[in-house]
Amino acid sequence: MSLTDDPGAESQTPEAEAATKQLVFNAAERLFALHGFQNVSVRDITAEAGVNLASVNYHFGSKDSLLFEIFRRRTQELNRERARMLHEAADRNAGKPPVREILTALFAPPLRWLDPSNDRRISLQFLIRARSEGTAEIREVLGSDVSHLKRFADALLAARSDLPSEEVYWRLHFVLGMIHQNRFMELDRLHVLSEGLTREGEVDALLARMLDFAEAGFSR
Amino acid sequence: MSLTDDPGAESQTPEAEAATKQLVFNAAERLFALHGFQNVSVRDITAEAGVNLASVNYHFGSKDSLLFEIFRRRTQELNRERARMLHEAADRNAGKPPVREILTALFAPPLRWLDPSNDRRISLQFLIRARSEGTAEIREVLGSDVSHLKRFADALLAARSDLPSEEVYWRLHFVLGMIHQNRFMELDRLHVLSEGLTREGEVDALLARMLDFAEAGFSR
DNA sequence: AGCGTCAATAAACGCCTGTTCGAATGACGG
DNA sequence: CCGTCATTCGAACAGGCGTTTATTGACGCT
Repeated sequence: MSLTDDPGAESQTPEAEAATKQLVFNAAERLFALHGFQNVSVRDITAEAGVNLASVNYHFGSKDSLLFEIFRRRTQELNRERARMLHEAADRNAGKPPVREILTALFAPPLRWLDPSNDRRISLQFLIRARSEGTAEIREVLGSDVSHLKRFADALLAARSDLPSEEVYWRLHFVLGMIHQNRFMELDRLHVLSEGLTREGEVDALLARMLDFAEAGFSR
Repeated sequence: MSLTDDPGAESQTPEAEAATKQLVFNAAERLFALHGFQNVSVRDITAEAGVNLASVNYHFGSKDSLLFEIFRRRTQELNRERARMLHEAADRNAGKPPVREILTALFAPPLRWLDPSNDRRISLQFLIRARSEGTAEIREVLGSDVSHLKRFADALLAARSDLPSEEVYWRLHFVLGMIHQNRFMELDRLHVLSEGLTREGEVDALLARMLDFAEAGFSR
């Protein structure tokens, strides 16, 4: 429900919604992404935003609701980008895109967010954190909202209709693991391990590498 | 340091170390695995263990130290199993095992722990949780202790000496993502998505699937 | 002009947290 | 049988937490 999107907020006066709410939203996303949900207090957030302590509860109801609202918005944005790319891939290929293009629609959006020049980097970091340490409500959404993933599963099933469908599901599962592995801590460890050989500077190069690996796993 | 292992504890009287300490250790591991570190209070632990509230601080110093001690022990056990399998693979192959055997040494131990008939299942769930929501101390260890991974990286570099080494590092990175994806929440989502087609009942079948996928990604 | 609504503020509330303290307990060795 | 020491115990502490309340200010509308 409530698919109407309002980039700023959801006031009746559509313009210039309370600047305080935006300040809280941004400060919370930043701090949650950097330090985790449980390690950031409402006082930390309001101090960072430069607003009153009660603002969180006034504008969002509770700290939990604030987290969920940020999560909901960012997840929606990411899913939309992916769905759009999958749709375009279908248009280009008479409704039946090859595996590589499906995987590109899955990989490219979060990788673009990961780009240091992108101010969405902090949003991706937030999403990763929320996914693993989120509240029960978030975990519930993640577990049940398969509708988004189902589109990709169906596309892959069509592209590899020669395989048993369970095999396709498992491979999709592995591929999703590759994405979530691109966390900042894990990337750091990789850089240490390779003694600086690997760099994440060029997102396009990383995307190509991931696609090569995943496509090889699928083409067999 | 302190590589001397004592299965029970580290008392001067080597036998029958305080049963309370073991009770706390087990209860804490269970609760941390099920609900996360921050969501479990010292009171929860001592209640579950049926011991006095002060036991945690008396035997472990602090709640943080308790977490770290559990993490240290389980990590050591897992790494040892992996190192042993890698060593055996090297023995079988004149010191230069093929990719698939290296990956087997990496995959098999945690998958065996995952088996429902294995009472180590809870330990694996604990490790997964600690990895993602652990304290700064744990994250520090994970990021800096590359010595364990280095053995696998070196083996892979030898097996695929025809590839640029950075390529090998990236592929190892992807492969590690496949492992960490095998979290319980993610598995649940997979089962929902496939409408029950996928089952995790047989660990050996899952291992074979993972090896097929990962080996394909490496063989190119 | 005055009313009503929404936003922001300072202060406080009650609860839960990890940790500490001093006393009590109990087993063991001399 | 007594003294010792590690362990257990009940109780309390100080601090941080999310949330609530009452009050004030600002703004648009009739």
